[in-house]
Parts: sequence; structure tokens; C-alpha cells
Amino acid sequence: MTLKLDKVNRGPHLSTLVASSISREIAQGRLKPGDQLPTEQALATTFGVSRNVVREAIARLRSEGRIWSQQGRGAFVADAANATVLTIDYETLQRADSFRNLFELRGVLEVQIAALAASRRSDADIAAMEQALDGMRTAPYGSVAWLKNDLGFHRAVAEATQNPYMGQFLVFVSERVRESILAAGNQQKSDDMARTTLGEHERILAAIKAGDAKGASAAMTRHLAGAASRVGLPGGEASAKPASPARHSRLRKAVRGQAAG
Amino acid sequence: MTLKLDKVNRGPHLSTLVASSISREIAQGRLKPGDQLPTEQALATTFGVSRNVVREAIARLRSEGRIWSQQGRGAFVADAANATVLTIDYETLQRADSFRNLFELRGVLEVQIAALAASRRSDADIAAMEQALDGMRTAPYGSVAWLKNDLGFHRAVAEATQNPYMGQFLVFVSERVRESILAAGNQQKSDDMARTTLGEHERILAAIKAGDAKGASAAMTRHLAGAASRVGLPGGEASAKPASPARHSRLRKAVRGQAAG
DNA sequence: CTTGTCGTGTTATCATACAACCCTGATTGA
DNA sequence: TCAATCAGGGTTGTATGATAACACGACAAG
Repeated sequence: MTLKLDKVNRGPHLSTLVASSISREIAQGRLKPGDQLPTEQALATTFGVSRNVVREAIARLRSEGRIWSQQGRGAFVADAANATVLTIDYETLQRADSFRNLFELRGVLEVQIAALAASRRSDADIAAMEQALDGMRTAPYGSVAWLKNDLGFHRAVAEATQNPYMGQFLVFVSERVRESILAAGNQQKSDDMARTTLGEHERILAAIKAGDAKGASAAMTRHLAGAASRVGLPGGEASAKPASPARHSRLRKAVRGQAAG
Repeated sequence: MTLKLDKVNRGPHLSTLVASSISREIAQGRLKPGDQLPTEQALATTFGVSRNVVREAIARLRSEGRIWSQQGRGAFVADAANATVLTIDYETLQRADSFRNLFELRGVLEVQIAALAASRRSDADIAAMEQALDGMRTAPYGSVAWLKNDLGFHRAVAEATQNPYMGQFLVFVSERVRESILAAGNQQKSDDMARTTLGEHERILAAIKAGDAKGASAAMTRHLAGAASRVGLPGGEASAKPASPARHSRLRKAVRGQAAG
């Protein structure tokens, strides 16, 4: 078997530690919006690092919109709503329910995106989808190239909405889903899955090509349900035995609700 | 009349300038993934700043996942997919179509969120929504308090899905929409609008309370259409005269497609 | 009460030095 | 010939000190 090495976790930079430490203080409410942070010098001594490191940490938090600073005055905690970036930190990604929730969010986006794409797609969009599909046909299932083309297909669908934010958000969520799959670890793959997955994609493409919004939504819903079962989530129609009936029906209802139309 | 002073735009920090300069190089493809950046010293001299400033800029880009660096080797451009944050920079927010696109994205999220909320809401969620609605009743239309409670209502709906990412994403998008409204500037408000808006919210709450997913989606769709017309977007049912019939129908179809159920 | 000045504290930037680390190439030993 | 070892230079990471720009309050002068 191949070696399974954990990515060596060299201690992250000091500035990262300082930044997450301050970030935690804010998240846990010990630093409220409007509060003034200690001076850079004070932070440097309390953390036992140089002022330079503190400054890098603050620069980072400032770029995230968590704090703002003014020369001669100090640094202050910003309102939570002012966060200018959306980020999902690596720790929460590894929680089990993260995966399910992210997958659901992805579904919310994808199903609607498919409908919009069907009514707005251009010829170039169709070509991009077909190219991605071709890439999936030639690459082995689950390989890097396969995954790349899989994401490429969904991105092409999103871009067919002619709304750039759709693609931006979808790719972001999809990448988090992928990371969270990797965090969960193993998943078996088979040639059967490859065929099934490809077929699902082809049906999506056909509906979009035909300009059939409802059909595209439905095809995407089926694809997501299939993908869910393939990665071991309850809610996929093909899942053998749901672990918890209650949760199962809840998820299923959710997925089906998206297809309603 | 009151003075209308522009917020004095003190030049941003040098590190910000450097960071966006490098960021632009990456975005425009002059720096491709895998490429090595010039050394910190070289960047410092070319930009005419100290190495410290360059380091703050790099720390920021690293935290955004745009580049990665290793001690003793250098800094390299990361794959685009590795971006760990989702950000919409202020410049693109001010483009006219940004607003329309963001609003559409918000619609995609909200309509589905309303349906999920209707089938999963707890008593505490209902209470939170009612509290926000009360806040809107007492605050003057368009005031800060009003806006806060408006956002609070939608956030409460999102949290009723029991999926934390829904709220996180929705709040993020909503804030961008709000900023983009502010960037666009003027919009008239009337007491009439206050009553209408409140009524729309109340219908959403009623449907969620009743556990009626389809009704909640429909109510949310109507609310969004109304909101669109109130901020001057074509697509709202109440908009008097659509500027461009083609675009009008396109948006309307999109909004209606989300309600299909 | 208003205005101007000054001193103190803070952030922003610069400059320099050293430590930790990677890469390369020469040297050494078998 | 080949592999291991080691020295050197280059790069990032961190520390330290100094200076400039700025905010704010105290205080005196009018």
C-alpha cells in the first residue's frame, strides 16, 4: 500500500498563532466590537514575540475586516458585519456535521444554478461543459485530472448563469466540500461509479442544452443525491441502510425540496 | 442642507498597496500558480519600501491562500483553488451589474433557506424572528435600527435551517448587497414602503411558523421581488415601467423560477 | 469660551542583525 | 564510479531599535 503521510505540521508562523489567538478572543466575546486592543508593544510582550510579528498578525486581521486600526490611536475590534471576507477555518471543516452542512449548501446553490444556466447558456458555455465532460471520460475515476474536470464542469454550469458570483461562490463551497471529504478520509471507488457519475453529468448537460430549466434542476438534484450516497452521506437514493431514519428523511426532504418544480 | 463630506480617503497602508499589486499580478496571469515570487528584498527595493512592509503584504496574501512560502526557499503562487477565503473587493462592488448579480445570488440562497427553515424551525427560531420583526415595527423605515432588525430577521430565518453555513453565507452576501446599495447612493423611502415591507416579512414568518415550505418560498420570492423594485431593480412585480423588456423578463423568469414549487 | 501649543502615547515605517532553513556543489571516502 | 558528508550562499523568519506621522488631552494665552 502507498504511504499515507500526514502533512507535516510544522508549527505555523508566529504571526499566525498571534492572529488566531486574537481572533479567538473576539469570537468568544472577550473582545467586543468597538473595544480597543492592547498596544502592539503590549501584545508583543504578552505573547513573547517581537512587535514585528504582532504587526503581521494585525495586518492579517485587518485584511479580514475583523479589526481596524488608525495611526496614533490604536487598533479596535470591528463590527462582525464588517467582515469583508468569508472564511471557513480548517478546524471546523473537520467536524463531521460540517460536511453534511456544506454539502447541503452546495445543493442549494447548484440546483438553482442549473435552472438559471438552462435559460441563459451561450454556445461557449455549452462548449466548456462538453470539454470538461470529455476530460472526465478520459481520466480515471477519482484521479486528480478527473476531479479537476468534474469541478470544471460545475464551474462551467455556474458561469453559464452569466453571473460571476455564482461561479465564485460555488467553487468556494465545492472546494470546502472536497477538503472536508479528504479530512474524513477514505472512500471506495469503482468503475461503476464512474459510469453512473458520467451519466448524471450528461443528463444535466442535455437539459441545459435544451434550455429546460426544470429538467436541469431535476437532473442536478439527482446528481447530488447520487454524489451524496457515493461519499457515504445518508440521503442518496442508493444508500443501503440509513443510519438514522429521522435524519435520513430530513435530508431527503431537503434535497427533494430543491428539485420541486 | 447638511454638509455631505466624503469620508476622507487617507491613502491605505503601504502593505495594502503592495498586497493588491501582487494580487493583481496573479489575477491577470502575469504570475501563474507555481511561480516563485521575487525575494522579499527584491520586492522591497522595486516597490521602494522596507522589507517589513513587504512581509506584511505577504502575510496577508498567505492568509488568503493566494501564496505560500517556505523558509529558506521563497514564496510561490498557490493554486487558485486553494484560496481559503472568499472576498469581493470594494472596486468590483461599485460596478453597476455587481448589484444585480449579488441580489440574484441572495435570492438563490434566501428562497431555499426559507423552505428549509419552514421544515426545521424550532421555537427559539420563531422567537428570534418575531423579536426582529418587533424591532422593525418600532424603528423608522430605513434607519440603522431598522436595517439591523431587517438583517436580523433574515439571519434568524437562515439559522432556523440548523445549518450554520446558511446564515454565514447569507449574511455575507446581504452585507455586500447593502454596501453595493450604499455605493449606488440615493434611494427614496416612504412610510408606504415600511408597511409593505413589514407585511412581506410577516407573511414569510407565518408560512415558516406553519411549517409550509412552499408557502415560505413563495412569500420570500414575493418579498425579494418587492425589495428589488424598492431599490430600483427591474424584476420587481411592482416596478412601474421596465427600462428594458428583455432584461426584465429575464430577471423575472429567474426570480419566478426560484419559487417554482 | 476659543485657540494655539506642547507633551505623551500609539501606529506606520525603516534599517539592521541574526537564526533557521533550503539548495547546490565540492569534497571525501569507499 | 558512486554515495555520503559538509561547507557556503541565498532566502525566509524573527528580534531589536529608531524615526516619522498622527491622535489626544492638558494647559496657557487671548
